[in-house]
Amino acid sequence: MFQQRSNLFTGPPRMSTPVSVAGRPPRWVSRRRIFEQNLSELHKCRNLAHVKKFFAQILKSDRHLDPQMAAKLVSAFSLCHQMGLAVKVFAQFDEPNTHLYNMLIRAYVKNSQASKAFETFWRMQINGVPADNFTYPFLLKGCSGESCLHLVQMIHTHVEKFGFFADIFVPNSLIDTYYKCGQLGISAAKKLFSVMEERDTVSWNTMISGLARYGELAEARRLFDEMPMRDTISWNAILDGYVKAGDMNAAFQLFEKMPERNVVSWSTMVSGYTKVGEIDMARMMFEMMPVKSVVPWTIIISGYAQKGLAKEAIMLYDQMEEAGVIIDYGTVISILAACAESGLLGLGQKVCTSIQRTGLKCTTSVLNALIDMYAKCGRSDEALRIFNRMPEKDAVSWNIIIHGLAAHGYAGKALELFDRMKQDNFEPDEVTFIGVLCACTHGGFVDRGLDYFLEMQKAYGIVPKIEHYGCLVDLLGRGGRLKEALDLIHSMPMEPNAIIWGTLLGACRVHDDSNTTEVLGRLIVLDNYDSGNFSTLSNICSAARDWDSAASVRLQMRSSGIQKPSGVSSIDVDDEVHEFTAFDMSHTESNDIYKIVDTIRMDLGETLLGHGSRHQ
DNA sequence: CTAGGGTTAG
Repeated sequence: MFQQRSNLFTGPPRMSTPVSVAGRPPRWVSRRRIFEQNLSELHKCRNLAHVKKFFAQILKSDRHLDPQMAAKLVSAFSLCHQMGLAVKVFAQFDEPNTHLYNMLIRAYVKNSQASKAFETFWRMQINGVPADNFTYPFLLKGCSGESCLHLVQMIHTHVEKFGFFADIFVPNSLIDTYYKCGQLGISAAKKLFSVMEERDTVSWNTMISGLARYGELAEARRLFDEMPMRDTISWNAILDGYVKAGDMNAAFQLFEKMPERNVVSWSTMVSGYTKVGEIDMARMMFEMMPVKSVVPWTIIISGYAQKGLAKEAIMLYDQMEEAGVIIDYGTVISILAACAESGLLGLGQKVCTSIQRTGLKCTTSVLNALIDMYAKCGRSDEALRIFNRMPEKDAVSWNIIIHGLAAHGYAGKALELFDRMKQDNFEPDEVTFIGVLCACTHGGFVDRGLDYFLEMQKAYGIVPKIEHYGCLVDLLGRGGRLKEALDLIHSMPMEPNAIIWGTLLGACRVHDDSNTTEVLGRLIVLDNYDSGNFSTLSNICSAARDWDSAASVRLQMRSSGIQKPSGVSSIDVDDEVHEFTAFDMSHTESNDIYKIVDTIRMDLGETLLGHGSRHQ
């Protein structure tokens, strides 16, 4: 089963002979000394050129057969994402020792190949090489998600059997990993913590942040109050809990009480205020920060961008660059996502330029974020250009481009790409089909959409989620097949939510189907308190001149305390965002704007009624 | 081994 060991670098192993330095000029000797000094740091070296240079030297002196040296090489190669080379170094050994196995396991995990890490672990077991207290934390780093729970439990059993709980790192990383395994991991984490004989600050902090992440704030707070020694991490963990729960008042109170605050504490507050929409408070916190890193800059810029406040976002972005802050993956992905959401093409292009200027590595994720930004900002051409040229697409790339094209009316092109995706052997997933159904909706291909919905289940075994039913309701609804849409809602295996009803309501409004509206009117008041739906419903009633019903819906809204914020449309012209509400006359150029809107309406009317091109 | 920002979805 195991690969034949081969000596790929130097031919058959030779006896190691120390390189003599005698008789060399002093300069060489000193270089040699520097080489040896740097060699001791080799396992931390992230520069591939340097690592290769060292590697050449090591090969020359046959020291790659020294397990200690080989372990360093494996580690260095993994940092440079050269798993092929790391494996080759490892494969030089007939009987790798525990340390070498550990380094390979860690290498796989760091390069997101957790399954290979576990394969290595099994191989270690079969070959009778004992694991040690380092092996388990490395393996655990590769576990996350519900599917990993059984693996973590298996590791837990191993650890118990071989008595590695003595090293506090082991139970600590077990607790941490249990929390990464979803709801089911929580009780396991609690149980382990309760039986631990010794706990250090990390153990307590891991528990607190885990509980806070899952919203068990009271429990987290109890541990926080109970723990013997609190450090800044403990305070930050509980602070993060309040922020995640959206309770900025509690967060602020705690923040004020903190004995010391670091960049993370301040950033957590900035991010919290951003998330609850209090961008001015976020800005104040940001300005008050004594030290800023790239993270808070990213948070505040993304915050403005998300709100569509292009001018402020761009000003801050320029300030950040002037301050010499170096952008990283997080910055790029976070800001581009915000630009995509709000349609801020200007800022998105700035980020694109910065990527090129700083030479930030264009990973698939970075390119995906760029493509999504261009597509959502209406630049399908640029999105497609990058997509076509990207060296390694993943399923997400395909999903983004398909949905991007679909949402902007290029239904045919989107479906064409869906076919190409399958030809290129990418397995469509549940997100892909959202884009595909969206394409059918926008292209008016109702029956074809229904076929895809079946294909999704039959050919790919995807169980439709409520989002898919939402697409389907939209597809049928916009296609005027309201009865089928309503039947679909009734036959869904899950409870319809406000989004589903809203979609159908929207269709009723367009197609003026008062029968369905009646059914909906009854259903919607039962259990879906969505302000948008109430207001659509009342609009439908008004449009049907059923003033009594319209009034009763409005009344019901008021009595249930629902307020509908007015809908706005916005347009970004030279990074100035212009907002419009219905019957809005506040814009300085309102008259001209409405004239153009009327022209467009007439053009649309002609097209919809099939009068053909007016150039005929 | 623990703390802040991280791409796709009506």
